[in-house]
Amino acid sequence: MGHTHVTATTSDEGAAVPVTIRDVARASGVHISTVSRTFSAPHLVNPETRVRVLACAEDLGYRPNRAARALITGRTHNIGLIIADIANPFFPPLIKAAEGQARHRDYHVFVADTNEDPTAEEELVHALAKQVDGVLLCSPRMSNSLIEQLSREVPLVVVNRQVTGLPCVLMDVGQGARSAIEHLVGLGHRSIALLGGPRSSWTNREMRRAANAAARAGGAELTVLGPNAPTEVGGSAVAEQVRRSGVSAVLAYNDLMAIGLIEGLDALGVRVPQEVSVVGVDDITLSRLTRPKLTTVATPTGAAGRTAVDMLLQQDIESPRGARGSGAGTALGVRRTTAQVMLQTDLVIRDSTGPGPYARPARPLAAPRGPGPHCPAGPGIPTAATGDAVAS
Amino acid sequence: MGHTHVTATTSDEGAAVPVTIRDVARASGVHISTVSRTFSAPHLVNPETRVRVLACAEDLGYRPNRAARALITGRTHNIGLIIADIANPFFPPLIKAAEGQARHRDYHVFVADTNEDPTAEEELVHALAKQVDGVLLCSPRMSNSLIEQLSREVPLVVVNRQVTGLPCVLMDVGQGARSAIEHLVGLGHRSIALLGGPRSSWTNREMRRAANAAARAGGAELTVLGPNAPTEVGGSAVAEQVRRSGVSAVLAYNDLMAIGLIEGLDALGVRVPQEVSVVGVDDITLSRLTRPKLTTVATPTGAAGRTAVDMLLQQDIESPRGARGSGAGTALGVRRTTAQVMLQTDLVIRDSTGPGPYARPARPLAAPRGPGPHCPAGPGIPTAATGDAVAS
DNA sequence: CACAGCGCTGCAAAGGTTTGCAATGAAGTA
DNA sequence: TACTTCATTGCAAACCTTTGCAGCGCTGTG
Repeated sequence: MGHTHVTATTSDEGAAVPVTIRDVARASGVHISTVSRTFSAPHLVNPETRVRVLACAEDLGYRPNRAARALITGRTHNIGLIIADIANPFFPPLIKAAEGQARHRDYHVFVADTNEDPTAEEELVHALAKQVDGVLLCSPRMSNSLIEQLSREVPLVVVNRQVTGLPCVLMDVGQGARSAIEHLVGLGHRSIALLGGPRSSWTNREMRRAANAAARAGGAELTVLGPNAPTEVGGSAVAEQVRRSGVSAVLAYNDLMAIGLIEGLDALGVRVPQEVSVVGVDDITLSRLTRPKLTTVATPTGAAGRTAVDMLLQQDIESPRGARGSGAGTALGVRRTTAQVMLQTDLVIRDSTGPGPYARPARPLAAPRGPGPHCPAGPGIPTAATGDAVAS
Repeated sequence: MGHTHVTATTSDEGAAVPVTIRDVARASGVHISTVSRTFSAPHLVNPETRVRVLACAEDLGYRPNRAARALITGRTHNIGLIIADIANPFFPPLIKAAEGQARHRDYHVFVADTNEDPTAEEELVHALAKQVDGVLLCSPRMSNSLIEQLSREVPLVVVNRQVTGLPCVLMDVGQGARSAIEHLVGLGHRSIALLGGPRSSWTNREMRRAANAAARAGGAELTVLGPNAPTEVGGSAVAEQVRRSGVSAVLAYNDLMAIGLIEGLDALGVRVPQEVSVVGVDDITLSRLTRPKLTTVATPTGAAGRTAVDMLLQQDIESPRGARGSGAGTALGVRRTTAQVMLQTDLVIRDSTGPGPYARPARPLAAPRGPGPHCPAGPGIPTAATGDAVAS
């Protein structure tokens, strides 16, 4: 095993000496309840006492034990984030945004990766339920009915999936797919393929529906290929099939697949965009770095993460869970208002799409080229919209 | 704000009715302690009773409250993961591996993103300290002394940084840099630039040291440019500087910078690898997808994540924190064994490096081409090595 | 028969915090 | 002066679970 090199040393090390509210109370000569109030209801304690207590706390390095607090308040100040696949570059910006927003509201985030496995999703919701005040379910793969059922166990906000009766954050991929198809039709493509993603994906169905309608409206023929794994490999695997199908343009379920497809086509000697145009979805960073640069439908992932967190906290605040007085059936039948937010998507035109067989020769390019109506994660969408959305 | 569309509905919804150990006890006609034992020490309870209790628990949908358990056992079964930047594609595989390994050991993971901000790092360690059994500090930007200090508050494992007296998981970027330089020298490059990363990065110093030594040994001249932001932008920003410097090859701090640099050079009309060779570090997925495909030093990120989790748990198990009998200064001066693990890196030769000005004409390519000694995240390194390492 | 040992179970304390209620003292009002 | 009000603080229960100890009924041994 020449792979690793290990060195070991032993050292004296002070184990963590946990300092509790009691220590602070003793040090500042007050009762523990006063210390508690100093932190959680400062207006109830004499300013003089307060500063003394705070000084002692600072001095001893006291930090309230959130677990103990959670035990009695019923609120953990944690939220769970369940993700289909962290390694899919679509998700990190979402996680980052959610984590930031949560921290901003004094919440921490549990992250769990399900490897696109619906069973893991369910288990994780259960496992997290008691440790968090709510869960963000991102691009879930399980059934709607199961989601509804789980939502009775712990407050849920669903991202990238529409579940009636539950708060959802959606990206308007329908509109995105329509724009993409219109763009392709405008370029003179009449035979277009849609590379489908996972079967249980809401996004997938939505895109298919919208793409079909847009193609019909534009007088183009749409072939659906799939379902496929939403990865680069999934994309390159269908390259051969795409070539045989004879289409001149492809709309892929996401950027990863689009990039994989371009790779695959390249290996077959098919040039993009000269022979086949390719459009992706997501506008991951990567899509600006490949060659050709990818034309894609930009989804506001950061905004989605922030919005989802806000919706969860909003929902949570109006109905504090369990806690005191939980005799028999406490708060059955709470009337809860659920909002569903749809975030806009934007077509970003880059270099992977070009004129098709039916392009009008006069104007070689039917749509604006280059930077174009380019607005990836523009500043218009995020928090302002979020506020509006949740308020309604 | 035309960006979003919101719909709202109200619905009756059962709020989570928390079912506790007491409910199970009542339902199955035993004392709560028996229920507790059914879960945490099954061998102490009569098989008959056990099945009855389990049936009732299942029936009521009981799940032990980990927060309450943590309160008394002193172990939360959570670990914290502090990351410089989730959006940096280097980290997701590490997070994924760590999360998987943790879950495999019945632990959950708190993820926090610091945005490369040392202050945030410190705050987060404090905030997480009481909620987790230990923290993984990945590529920290704070000072060694602060890390040592924090390690007295909560068990720490450091990834990508060497701190004496603390368990560390390191990747041998020194060896990687050496291989890269040797590769370039072998190709006939004699004037090489090193694109530095963040100043406070251990990896950065290590690379610099090794690259300098290797260049000297190979009779090449090494120019250090930086520090730079470890991002694509950081890379493209120095393209002009690289061109002016007249070097024929560049070793970048990481793949992101390398890719950015290639972009930047391309914009200046400098072709890679014909005019300048570029080598990255990390072997992120992206590096296989750009054109030209990136020659890079592959780092075993998955293995690092798993190893770090194992080391943390190992360390934790041998010294259960605080809990019962925490009178005065309990366990001061615990003798702890700390291991430092160094994981091997591998040079992956792809298409971004080519012959330099001093290439020997006879053999146009001094090093093997194409797939070559390609072994990214190969199966040799991970868990087996991990076991060995921690055992020592 | 006395007693030890065993398998199983109940009892109650402990863990750190919050919070309703009561007690204290002082100031304000009639 | 007697009474009310208010600000401040202490008391103790409660949250849910784990765990050392003791008790129970039984069997086996001396």
